[in-house]
Amino acid sequence: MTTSRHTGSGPVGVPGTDLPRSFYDRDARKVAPELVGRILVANGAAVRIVEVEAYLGAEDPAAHSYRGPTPRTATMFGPPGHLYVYFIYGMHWCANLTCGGDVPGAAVLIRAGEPVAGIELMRARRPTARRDRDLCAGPARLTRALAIDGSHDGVDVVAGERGIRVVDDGRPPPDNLACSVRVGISRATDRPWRWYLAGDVHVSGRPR
DNA sequence: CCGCCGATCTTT
DNA sequence: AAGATCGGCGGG
Repeated sequence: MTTSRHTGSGPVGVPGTDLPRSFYDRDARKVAPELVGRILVANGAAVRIVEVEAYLGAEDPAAHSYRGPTPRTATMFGPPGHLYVYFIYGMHWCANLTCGGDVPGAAVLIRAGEPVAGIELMRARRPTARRDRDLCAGPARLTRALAIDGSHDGVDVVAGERGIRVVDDGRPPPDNLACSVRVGISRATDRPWRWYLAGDVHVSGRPR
């Protein structure tokens, strides 16, 4: 068998092509479902994205960017294809990919992934995860497993800055892509802007 | 398996 | 005062 176990912190080789700037330079509601199935590579590990949510700037009361640019949300108002990383609940980091489209301040939150490389490294970074399927099942779990934090806010993933990339490995579109309302918000709770792989054990929370 | 609650700190 | 969360604990 040809499984390569990556235990170091160097670049993880994931065969495929980096998503181009034009991919991100669209409405986040278009980008989000197409990010599901793509691979996020960072800090010696890689995950296949299985769950995302779109946030729509000034048209979305649930978005951090709803009330216009602030120091925290500056990246959301910058060019598409960059990481917006924010700190929440006093201890967690969450990562988004900035998008284009007609509404400024749009981005896609990466909520969960299936570990595909650097699993030993991720286990070491997430010692409380009982099973491999829990390693990246949640937005803050995923950033912890991939060692993404505030220092990565603003990095250009199209350019592969700091070794962070999003790769299309040629896997055909999933036949179990599902859509629901977003998780963990208290405003604009009725907008169906969460996409995930139905039945996939790597998705966060309980099936919905 | 499910629900509750505390942690911990930035932003509003 | 609440927040785009997580994990430990208690109960069924």
